Amino acid sequence: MTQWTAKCTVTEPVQSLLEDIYRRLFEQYGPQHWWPGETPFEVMIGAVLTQSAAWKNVETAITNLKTTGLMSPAALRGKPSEEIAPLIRSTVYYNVKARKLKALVDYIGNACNDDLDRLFKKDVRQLRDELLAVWGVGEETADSILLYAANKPVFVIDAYTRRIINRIGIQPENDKYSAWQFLFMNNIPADIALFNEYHALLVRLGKETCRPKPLCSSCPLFDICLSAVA
DNA sequence: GCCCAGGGGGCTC
DNA sequence: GAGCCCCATGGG
Repeated sequence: MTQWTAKCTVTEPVQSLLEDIYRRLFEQYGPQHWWPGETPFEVMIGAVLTQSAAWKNVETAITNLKTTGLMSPAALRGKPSEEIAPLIRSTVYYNVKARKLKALVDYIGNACNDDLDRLFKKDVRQLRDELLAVWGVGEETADSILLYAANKPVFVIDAYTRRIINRIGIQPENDKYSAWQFLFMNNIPADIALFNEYHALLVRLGKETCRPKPLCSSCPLFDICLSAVA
């Protein structure tokens, strides 16, 4: 069950660090204009397809779905996954992802009769739990849908976020997704635009320079990482 | 040519 | 519930 109850930890240093990181990343990279989907439904499809895949390859798959007239819940429900898989081949694990897309559009049909506006009016915790119950939708994918398709103030955690935050010396209570998410949601203002941009900037940094090792001197967070190591 | 990337499901213990 | 493997490909 999704809960975001505050635990009231005293976290002023974490708050200012998270604020500093955001400021530096925004100054370095500027607005990222996420999520690059034309409609909420397209964002949902992209959220599944981008699992372990570069966005460039997701775009190819989305274009294929559009040109074959499959960018709608009803159209995808009408096709067997064997026919969807070749169209999304560029996104890795395409057979599995074709089944995931089918599960997602089945859910959309059952939950709101394909009316996403209606779906997104649901209580955010309820909606999150429903999304998590869909086969192929885990926490990161559910939260990406909530933030970037449904415009809910939910912070998205991914591998880049964990690596970057670990490296600057901030530790969540434990290594579970919920603890990571709580770290952000308890220490930065619950602002949809901020959550959107912050996650996008962390991904940008992660893809661009932040490798498992060593520290990168051109990174806008280099001196914070150095302090953390010291 | 090799190894890593990295969400999510599923299985084992 | 922790630890491992699988999905399958692109990129360094």
